[in-house]
Amino acid sequence: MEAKADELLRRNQLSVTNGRRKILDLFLRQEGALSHSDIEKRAAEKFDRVTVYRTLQAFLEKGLIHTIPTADNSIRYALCREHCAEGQHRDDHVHFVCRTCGNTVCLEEVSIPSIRLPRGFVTTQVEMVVSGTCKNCSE
Amino acid sequence: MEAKADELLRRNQLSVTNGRRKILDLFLRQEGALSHSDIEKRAAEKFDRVTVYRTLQAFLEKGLIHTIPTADNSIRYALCREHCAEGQHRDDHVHFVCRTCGNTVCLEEVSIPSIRLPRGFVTTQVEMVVSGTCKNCSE
DNA sequence: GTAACTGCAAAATATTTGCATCCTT
DNA sequence: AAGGATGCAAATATTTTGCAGTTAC
Repeated sequence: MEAKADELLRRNQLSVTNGRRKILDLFLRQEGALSHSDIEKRAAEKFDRVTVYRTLQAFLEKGLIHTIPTADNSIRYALCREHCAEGQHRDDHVHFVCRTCGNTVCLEEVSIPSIRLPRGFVTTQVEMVVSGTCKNCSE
Repeated sequence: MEAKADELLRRNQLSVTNGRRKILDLFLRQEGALSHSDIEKRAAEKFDRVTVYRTLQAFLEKGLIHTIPTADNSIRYALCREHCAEGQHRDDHVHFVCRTCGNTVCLEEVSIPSIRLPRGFVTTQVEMVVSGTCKNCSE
């Protein structure tokens, strides 16, 4: 299903190269978040570390992916949904990081409750990350 | 006001050394969170980089401070409130990252709403990070 | 053909570890 | 005095930069 990746790249004005296609494809198959090292390990081909950095950077700039703040401060990247645009994320669901298997998944069905901030604070983006034990590991 | 720092150190079974006192004092004076480099730059004295690492590590282990997950690479540390104990954080408040001034603050008065996860997921910790424009920058 | 992407080497940063010395209790 | 904390040196790990060769359009 690399066709989907190609289309996404084109739609975001990124030239379609093998590395970008394979890395984006990994995100598309994943339904979850990936760390830099996940990508190095799991991509269909071995890419230079630097290429991974630059690819992620390009995806971030175009708003194709976004970073997820996790309690252990390891940076994870996740695909943006369709309605994310450059610099404007509406990533309204909760992310879950499993402390056993290390996977990060998007809980699309759990939406982030809205909160009231003190006067003067303006909200651009809200991230909610739950850590614990995931469905597969809690059995 | 290093007396307060000394007391906090003692209460947490940490020996009172000059470095710990000065670094903890910085946290006490500070409204908001500090990164490693903030500490190196702003501490009353120059401490070895390694000492700062080890001091933060010790504070973390004793539950004196906690880390704040941020979407960018930078790990930030903030003082825990009184009711945080070793290994047991009641870190139930929202964190706010200002995109204008770059400061990170704890919104102690805004608590994280509880959410229901799908069957099989076990929650250990919940983090909620809001980014946007802070009170000082929105005027 | 041109501009952009890639990989390699290397530089710059960040973090961890070992050890001898100094400080706190 | 004893154990722990500190600073320095050095080992690792991570991220960035420069450049020449290659690829996309």
